[in-house]
Amino acid sequence: MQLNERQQRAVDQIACPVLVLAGAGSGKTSVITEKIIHLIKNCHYAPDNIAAVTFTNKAAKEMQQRLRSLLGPDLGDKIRTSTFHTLGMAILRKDIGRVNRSHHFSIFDEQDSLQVLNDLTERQIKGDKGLLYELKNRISFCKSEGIKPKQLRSSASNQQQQFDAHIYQAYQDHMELCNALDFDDLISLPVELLNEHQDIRSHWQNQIRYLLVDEYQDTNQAQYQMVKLLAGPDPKITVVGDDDQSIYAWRGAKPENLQQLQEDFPTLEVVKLEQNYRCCQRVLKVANHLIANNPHIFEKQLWSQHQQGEQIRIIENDDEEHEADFVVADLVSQRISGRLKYSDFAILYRGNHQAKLFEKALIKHGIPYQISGGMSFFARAEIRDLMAYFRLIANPDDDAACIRVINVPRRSIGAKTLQVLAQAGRDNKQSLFKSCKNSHNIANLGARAQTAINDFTQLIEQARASTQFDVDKFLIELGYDHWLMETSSSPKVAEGRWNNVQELCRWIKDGLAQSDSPDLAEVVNQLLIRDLQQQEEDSDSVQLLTLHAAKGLEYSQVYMVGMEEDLLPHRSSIEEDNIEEERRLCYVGITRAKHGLVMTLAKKRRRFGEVSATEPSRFLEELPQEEIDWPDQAGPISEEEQQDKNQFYRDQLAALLKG
DNA sequence: ACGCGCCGAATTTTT
DNA sequence: TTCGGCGCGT
Repeated sequence: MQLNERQQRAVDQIACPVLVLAGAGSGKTSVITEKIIHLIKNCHYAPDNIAAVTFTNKAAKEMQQRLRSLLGPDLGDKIRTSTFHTLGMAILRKDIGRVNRSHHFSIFDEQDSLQVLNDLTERQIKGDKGLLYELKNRISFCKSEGIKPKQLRSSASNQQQQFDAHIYQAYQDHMELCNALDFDDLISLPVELLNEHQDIRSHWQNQIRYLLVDEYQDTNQAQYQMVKLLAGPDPKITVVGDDDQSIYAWRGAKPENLQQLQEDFPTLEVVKLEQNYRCCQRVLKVANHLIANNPHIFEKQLWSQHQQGEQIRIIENDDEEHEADFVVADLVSQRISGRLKYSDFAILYRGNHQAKLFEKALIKHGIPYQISGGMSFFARAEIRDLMAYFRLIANPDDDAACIRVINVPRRSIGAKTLQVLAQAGRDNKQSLFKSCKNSHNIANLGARAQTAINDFTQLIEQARASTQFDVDKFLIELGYDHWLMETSSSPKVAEGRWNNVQELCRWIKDGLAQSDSPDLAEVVNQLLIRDLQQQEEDSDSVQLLTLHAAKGLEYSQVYMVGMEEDLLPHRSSIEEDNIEEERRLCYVGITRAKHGLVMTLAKKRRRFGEVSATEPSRFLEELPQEEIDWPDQAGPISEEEQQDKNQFYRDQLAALLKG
């Protein structure tokens, strides 16, 4: 791999902490992998003393594969490439006892956490998704900052903080009772352990002698603390980030952490990577011009040796349906004239709901597409159901799991019975499942309910008792296939769901077979913080994704759709005066394009069923007008012309698809 | 306990 | 427009 001068500098400098400011497409992954190779080959680092931390499993996996192919499996696989959460779990595993949990703990995902908060709150907040989410964010923030419920209570300066402290405490108590951790805990608890225990700290500092961190602009406070604690007194670290691609601040990411590095590590050397290897000149110029409207801590100017490229097109359509028709028609013609594959095209949008129309248009013309984002594998009802069963079998105190599955498939255990059980649980400070086991001691339970509960507990206990958990046998006992048929709208849908179930079971079986001591809890937790991606990647299909999901990816031809005020920038960001992050989002979208970039908008659009006029995104005016082709369509066009245009797209498509 | 129907709300989401 | 949550009726 031939590195440029700056990249080489970032690789070679190991005497002091290094911050690599890596612009879009500047080859940061190469820097990380080459640096690891340099550390091993030239600096005598043992591979298992090097850790590369990323945010996504996908990125971690990619890096692992790259190292494997560069160093060979025997060296490459020894390097710890993980996400913050995986690393957190590794740190917790040994010392889980010190954080009031036991070995078979469960991980609660966001929905589980929200459900817990919902159960802990009263009317007004109860049931209000938005408010619950805000509450959860505030608790997350506390965890990130290392603030405990008691500290929050004593420092509370207003009523909301007092309220938060109360809920926070109840939430933590409940999590402890359930022997559960949330995603935040997987970072904040390791930080606490590293911070407070000299033995743990030195163990990990000794274990990880060189630390590399990717996407640093996305770290939150807790993750930064983790980096600092692992780096230790003689920091051997390289972090890579780009403040212009910080698009997760709304989720607690602190791009200021980039700046903070300079203060915390006075010897820090900053290396800027400004040569872009991805985009053609025009795309880059447009991107630079746009992002220049944002304030910068570190100035940088991306440049490219690639060819000029074509002008960036901006296409105004009459409404969102025309927009979709246009994009599909244009895409098809570009594919043929440019001899491109479907997978060279991406359609990027701000919100998932925008995908629908494009999906419809693509289906209409039989064009293969793949939609990423939206419903993740783990968000699917059938997967959540089964994961809940597995969690409950591994950890009977997992109330969230218990609530989810106690009446799925139907066992006639309804709200009333559940309420009685929950009350018994609170009275005795025990989990729901324990209450179920002791149901004969609970008054107010009818005979029918008793029987139903007994059947349920027996099912779970039986699975628990077996020395080797047999997934297939369990599914049959459960009758989950029948349940899917009953509850799905069509046999087709049921089949799809059943396939998902099969997929999950394969992973569970694999996990159980792989580990030397089969442990269901371990396998389930690993799965939850990994991510099953179904193997559909090789098919040649148009990619539909949100701007957020597009970060880190690149496509030959990019369509950025819905370039309108209230969509991009999104309305709520306008209201909260948070335009800069939206501008970065736009910047991320533009810099995904290698050659062609088309931005589209609709002059009117249905919002909540109402048709209303739209306004072009302010970002369009921030682009260098000489580089863009923006046909000025004067005034609204008539119904007739609209029909003509529609017909035109149809004809064009029909001709192209035939040829 | 369950199912239907009405009403109200609708960014982004690495783990 | 579509989806999900809640409440009422069976």
